[in-house]
Amino acid sequence: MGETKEYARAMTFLIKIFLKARRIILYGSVLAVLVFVLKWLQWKFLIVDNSLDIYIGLIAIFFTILGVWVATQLTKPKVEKVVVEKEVFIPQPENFVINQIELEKLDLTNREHEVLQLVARGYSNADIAESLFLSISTVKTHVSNLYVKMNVKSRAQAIEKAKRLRIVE
Amino acid sequence: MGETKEYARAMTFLIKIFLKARRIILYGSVLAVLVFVLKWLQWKFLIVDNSLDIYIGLIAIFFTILGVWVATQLTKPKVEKVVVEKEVFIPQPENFVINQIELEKLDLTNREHEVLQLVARGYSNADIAESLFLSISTVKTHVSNLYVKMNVKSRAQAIEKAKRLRIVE
DNA sequence: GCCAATCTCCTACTTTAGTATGAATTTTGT
DNA sequence: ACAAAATTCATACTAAAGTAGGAGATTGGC
Repeated sequence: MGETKEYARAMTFLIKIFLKARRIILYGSVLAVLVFVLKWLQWKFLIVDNSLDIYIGLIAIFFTILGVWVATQLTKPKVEKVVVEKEVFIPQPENFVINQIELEKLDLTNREHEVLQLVARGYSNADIAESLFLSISTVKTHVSNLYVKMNVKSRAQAIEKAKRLRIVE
Repeated sequence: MGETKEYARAMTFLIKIFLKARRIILYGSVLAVLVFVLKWLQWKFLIVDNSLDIYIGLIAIFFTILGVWVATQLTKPKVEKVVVEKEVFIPQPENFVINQIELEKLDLTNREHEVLQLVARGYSNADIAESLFLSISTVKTHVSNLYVKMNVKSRAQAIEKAKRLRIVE
């Protein structure tokens, strides 16, 4: 293990933190400026007596707006799915039974079979990673391993064989 | 058109408006309560001298949070249409026959269908090129074109859909 | 004849897929 | 408890798939 590698890792780590913190630093700065403005406003309003309520009101309104703004900046846009149904014919899934014999012959692990099911549904590695809460690396590992066990060389071959052997729906 | 129907429409309309306004009424009530709380806090804090800054600070923090909350409540979700294929079960013929109806719907050319068959057998582009005496470029063109017609984004999806629609063996 | 569709092929990319290797954890069977 | 198997993740590649755009032949039908 070179020290250079360790150093590079540390730097990468720091940069990541900085990037994450960048927005926070920005907000912090903005807030700092606001404190001065408010202090000035406070002084100005307090000259006129009994205007504290107005001052408080302005503060409240302003910070509410600030809050709204911060929220819109921070929250990812909500996505509402509108389901549009589209009729598609599919063949008898009611009779479908997994060919356990062929499946056991292949000696796949649970996870590998699980991944294979998604592969056979046309999922990309990224899709599978998201579905199973895995990293793409892990998905690739599983996929690669099941190719060896299935004796195929590509996704397409795996799908074809899996469907032919009836080891996936 | 019956009058009952008209009446029902009017009611539906009113209910909708009430439902929309309900949230606003709720927020209004909450704000009203807050005003009292703040007034009380203001009075309490002003007994101790020089604690105005703390008071202002609390107001600021509170209303920022309020703003964030309001924003999350108010932001309308972006609408995204997701086409979901509704499975319709059809009687399965014993021996395989190509679903000519679905095939024609896709409007594939002869060559595209021919290429699709090989894709569905797990052939790589190079394999297909060799089988049909084409260049890989041509195969890629056909494959790419049939993806558009089939409304899929990858080989795996094409295979899955082609098998499901029974437009390939 | 000619137009439109089809079929063919190309270059130049970008994006995914797939391989090899190593390694840290967690599960599991005995 | 301990070893083997399984699961997870990473880096660093190479290979294949996929996209975009253009362009020259061929062909069937009006």
